[in-house]
Amino acid sequence: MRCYEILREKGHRLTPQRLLILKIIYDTNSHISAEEIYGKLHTFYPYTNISTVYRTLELLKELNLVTETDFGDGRARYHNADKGHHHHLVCRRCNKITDLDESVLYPLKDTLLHDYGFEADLRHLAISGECKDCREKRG
Amino acid sequence: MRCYEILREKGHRLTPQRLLILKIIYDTNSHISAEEIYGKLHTFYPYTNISTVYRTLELLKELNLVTETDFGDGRARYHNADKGHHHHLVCRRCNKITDLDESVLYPLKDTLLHDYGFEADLRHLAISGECKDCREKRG
DNA sequence: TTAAATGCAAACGCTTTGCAATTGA
DNA sequence: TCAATTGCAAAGCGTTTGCATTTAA
Repeated sequence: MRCYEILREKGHRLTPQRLLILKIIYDTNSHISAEEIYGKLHTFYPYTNISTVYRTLELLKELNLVTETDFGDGRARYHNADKGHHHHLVCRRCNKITDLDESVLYPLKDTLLHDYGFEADLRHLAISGECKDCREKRG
Repeated sequence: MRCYEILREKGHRLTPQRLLILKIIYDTNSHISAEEIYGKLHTFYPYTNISTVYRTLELLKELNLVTETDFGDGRARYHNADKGHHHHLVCRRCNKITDLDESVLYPLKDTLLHDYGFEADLRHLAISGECKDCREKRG
C-alpha cells in the first residue's frame, strides 16, 4: 500500500475523497467503472462529486496506480495496477468476462516487436468473441 | 459491388442516402468515422442527416457490409468489409495506425480456442503501443 | 398503396470543464 | 498562508430515439 506515499512524493494531496477512492479500487477485485466507484463512495461519504472521481482516476492513471480498460461498451473500467496485468475475453452473447493470463499474449508481443518494431502495450486488452458455454448451448 | 443486391435481397430499400454512404465507405481505404461520412455526404448531397448515417451504418454492420473498429478514442470507425480483415497497431505517441495482417493473430486465436474454448472475434482489433519511429526517436 | 426510411429536435450516457469556495500541507 | 483540490452546474461529445413526414418499391 505505497499509494499514499506515491501521491505525496509527487506533490499531490491526500484528500478524504482520494483516500476513499483508492480504498474502493483496492477492495475491488474485478473492474469497476467511475459511476460504480461514485456510487460506493457517495453511500459512505456523501460530500463528494462524480467529477472528483473522474479527476482522481485521471491522476491515479498518471501515477500508474490504476489501469484503465475499454471493454467496448462506451465506459471505461478501472483496476488496481498492483494486482498485475491480466486480459479479458468478453463474450458477445452472455457478456461474461473471462480473465486471461498475460503469458498467453507473449508470443504475439514478440512477433509485433520483431516484425513490426512495435512495442505493444497489452495491459488493457479486451478480446470480443463467444465463450465456451454459449458455443456449447448453440451446438 | 454486390452491396445493392444484398440490401434488396434482405428487403431493405436503396435510398439515395444509403447509396451515397456506401459509395463513401467503398471509396475510403482507411477507416472513417460517422461524422466524417456525414461531412462528405452532406457536402455532396445536403438532404441528409447524421442520424441517417448512424442508422445506415447500423444496418450495414448487420449485413456484414461494413466492419466497426474501436480505436479507443470514444468514436467508432467504419470500413468496407470486402477489403478483408486487418488489424491495427495504434501508436500512443504519434497516433499513427499501422495495418497488421490477420495471419499474425492466428496463433493467438488457436490458443484461445484450444485452451479456453473461446471463439475470438479478431476482426476489429486495435492494439495500443509505441511505434518503431517513436521508439527510435526516444533512443 | 404502404411499410420502410428519413429529417428534425431532443435526449441520451459518459466524461470534461470553468469557476468560486474550500482545504491539506 | 495559499496553491491544490473540491463541488456544482453546465457543457461537451458521440450516439440514439420518438415522431411526423416523405418515399422506394
